[in-house]
Amino acid sequence: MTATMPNDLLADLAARGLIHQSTDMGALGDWLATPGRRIYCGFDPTSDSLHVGSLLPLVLLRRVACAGHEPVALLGGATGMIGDPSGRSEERTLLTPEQLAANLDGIGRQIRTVLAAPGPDGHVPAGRAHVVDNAEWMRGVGYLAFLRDVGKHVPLSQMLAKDSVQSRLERAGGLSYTEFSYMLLQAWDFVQLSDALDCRVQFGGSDQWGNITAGIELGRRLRSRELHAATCPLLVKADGTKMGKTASGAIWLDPRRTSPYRFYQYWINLDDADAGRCLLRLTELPLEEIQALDAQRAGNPAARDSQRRLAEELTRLVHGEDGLAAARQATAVFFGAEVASLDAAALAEIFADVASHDFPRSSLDGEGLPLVEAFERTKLAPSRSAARRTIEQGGGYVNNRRVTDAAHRLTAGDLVGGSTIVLRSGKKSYALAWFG
RNA sequence: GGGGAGUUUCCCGAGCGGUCAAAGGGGUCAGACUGUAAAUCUGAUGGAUUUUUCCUUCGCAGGUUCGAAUCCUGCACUCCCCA
Repeated sequence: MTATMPNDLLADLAARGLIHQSTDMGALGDWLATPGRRIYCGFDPTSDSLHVGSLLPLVLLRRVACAGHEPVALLGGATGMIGDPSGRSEERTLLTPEQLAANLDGIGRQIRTVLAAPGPDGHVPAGRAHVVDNAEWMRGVGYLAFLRDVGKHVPLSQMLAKDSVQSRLERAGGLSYTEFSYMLLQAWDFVQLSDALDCRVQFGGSDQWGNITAGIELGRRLRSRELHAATCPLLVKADGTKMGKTASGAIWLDPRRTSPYRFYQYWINLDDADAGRCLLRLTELPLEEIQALDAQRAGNPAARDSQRRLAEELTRLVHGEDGLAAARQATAVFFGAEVASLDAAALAEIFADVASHDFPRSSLDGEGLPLVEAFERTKLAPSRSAARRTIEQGGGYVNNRRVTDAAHRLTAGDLVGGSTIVLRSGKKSYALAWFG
C-alpha cells in the first residue's frame, strides 16, 4: 500500500504547487472523500510519443491512483481529428487517419506503461487505471444529432468568450469553424465520462481551463450534474522557456526517439533553479525528502543530489529499472569509464545515439589503420590535419584512453566486444568504428 | 542618368608587389580549472605530409611583372551621394 490516504490528494497537490485554478475546492474535497472516485485527464494524439511536457499530467493521474482513486486517461481519437486550438497561435494541420491511429497506439502504450509502473516506494499505485478513447462515443454520432443534442445547449457568447478563441481571433490567421468547435467535443467528453464512469472531475493543464469549464457548464445544463475540475500550472523553466526543449529537439518518452541515456542526462543537466520545482511536481517523492534535497542543494549545489535523484526517479518511471541501469552505465562510459571489458550488446546499447562508420576488417592488419584516418572517416574530425591537432593537444582517445601520438595506428588489439573501437574527441564527442 | 566606395580565409575586419595561408576580434575545436554549470586562462584554427615541402584560397575572367590579395583592363554584385 502507498502511504498516501484518499483525503490527502488535494492537500498533496496544493503542497506541490500543482493547483492553478479549480472549481469549488470544498465541494471537490467532499466528493473526493470517498475512495475510488474517477478523475480524468485528456491526452492529445498529436504525435506517436509523448514528450517531457506531458509528464506532468501523466504523473498527476498517478497521484490520483496513489490516493486511492481511479485515474481515467482519455485519448483523443475523435478530438485528434479536429485539433485543439488552446495555446496554439495558428491553425493546426489535420492528421491523416493513419497518423492518428499510429499516434493513439503509441501514446496509449506509454500511458498504460507509466500508470502501471511502480513508484518510489516500489509499489504500483493503488487505484485502477482506465484508458479510454473518445472515438468510442463520437464515432457514430451524426452532425445533425450533435448539433441538436449538444450544440443547442452551448451559448455562442460563452464560446466566444474563451481565451483560446479570443487570442486566435485577434491574430491574422484567425481560426476555422472546425477548431472553434473543438470545445464542444471536449465538453461532451466530460458529460459522457460522467455518464459512463461516474467520472465527475477533470484535471488538466491551465491552458485547458476554457475547454474544461465548457464541459462543466454542459453537464449542468444537460444532466443537472455538478462536475468539478482543477488545472495545474504549466511547467516552465526559471528562464521562462518550455520544459523538455533542447537545442537538439524535444525530449521524448519513446526510447527510439530519445534514448534513456539522453533522457537521464536531460534531468542531470537541469539548472539548479528548476530542480526543486521538478522534484515537487514530477516525482512522487515524499515532501520531507524533497525538502531535504532542497537543503542539500542550497548548501552544496556542486553535489547535485537533486538533479541526480530527479533523473533517477523519472528515468525509472518512464524506462523502467532496465532503462535506468542502461542510462547509468552509458553515463559512466561517457564520462570516461573503462570501456575495454564491455561486450557487443552493451556497446550497442550505450552508443545507440552515437555515429559510427564501417571499416573493412583487413584495415587493422599489418601496420594497422592510422588513428587520424579513423577520426576523419568517423567525422570526429573534419580533416586529418584537424584530427592530428586534437590528438597532439591531448584531445584524442581510443577506448577512453588518451592517445597523444598523432602517428598512432589502430590494430586488432584495440577491438572491444569483438568488432568495435570506441573513438572519442575531447570530453564528450564519441564515434564508433565498426570492423565487420 | 551622373559621381563615389566596396567585394579578403566560418563571420567581422586589417592587409607596403615579394619575408602572406594572409594582423586583430568573434565563432569553433582542444587543454587547464570546475558542479557533466557559468566565468576565466592556454593552445589551435585551408588541405596533404609533418623533417623538408607541396597544393588550393583573397568577387569572376584576362593582362603587366622574375614574382600580385596588393598594379592594369573588362564583367558581375553591394553600398552611398546627386538627379
